[in-house]
Amino acid sequence: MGIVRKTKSIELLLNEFRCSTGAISTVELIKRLNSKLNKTTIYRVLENLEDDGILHSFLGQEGVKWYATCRNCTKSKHADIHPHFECVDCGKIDCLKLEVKIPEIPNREVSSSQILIQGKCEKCIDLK
Amino acid sequence: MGIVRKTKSIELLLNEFRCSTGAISTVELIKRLNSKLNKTTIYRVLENLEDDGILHSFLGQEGVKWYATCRNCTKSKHADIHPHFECVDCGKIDCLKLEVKIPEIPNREVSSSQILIQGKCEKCIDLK
DNA sequence: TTGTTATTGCAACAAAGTTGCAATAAAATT
DNA sequence: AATTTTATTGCAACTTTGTTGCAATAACAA
Repeated sequence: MGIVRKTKSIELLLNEFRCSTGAISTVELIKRLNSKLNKTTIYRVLENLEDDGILHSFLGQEGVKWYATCRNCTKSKHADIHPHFECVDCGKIDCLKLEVKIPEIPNREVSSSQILIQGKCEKCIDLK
Repeated sequence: MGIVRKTKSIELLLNEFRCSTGAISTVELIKRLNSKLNKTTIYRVLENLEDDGILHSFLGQEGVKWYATCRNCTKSKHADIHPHFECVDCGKIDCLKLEVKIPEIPNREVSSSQILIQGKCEKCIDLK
């Protein structure tokens, strides 16, 4: 549906993404904003922000939803397709500025793709 | 933990994969075997079959777990890494015999990856 | 045939996410 | 500035997927 009115909830949520570089899970957002926003509101505002091309979402390895800011998307078109990197040690997920070429597939019409790469992030490599 | 004893539950589950080419979701298996097996048993047997390298699992777009037969895996090593294709029209998911090259990523140590490609399957392309 | 223990079914639970509805608050209208 | 309209919020109750503890059952070894 997208955003129509400027509200406190939207401000609070967008602020979480301003301070943060990587993606943030819904579970984490609910935990952080627990005292200020109801979880239903959080789910609904995130959906609106995604509809407007401000955030994009994807699933982490455990099946929970993560959100991150878009860079070149609009209300009509999500242009920002990229892989995500999940650290198996600390659990952090980042967007990768990287293009992964999906080859043509016989007898199939590809429209999109989700790529989740797992491994160790820089911080966790150093920690040994 | 893997499988130790040959039981009716294992036979029933493996049989579902024998008849089917693509992947099958846990939700679908629970529906199909509803009268014969308890859902707890289904979850546990699937886990054991995966531990033994007979099945592999991954998440579909909606976050539910899917299983498909492995081709070259053993108890000690899951060798069978490949993308999956999910039809946005009929919801079917198949394994793709296709290698997608994940490039080197600076400052990160890649250990695995999950690729889910979306689009229309052959049957659904023809249906228009 | 008996004993051991892996496997199963059941009930109760847990976590993520959704729905309906009344109360609240943006913002447009007067 | 006061009023009206309706988008947004919070709450409670619910749904769905998956998990846990435990007693009953069934492989299978002795």
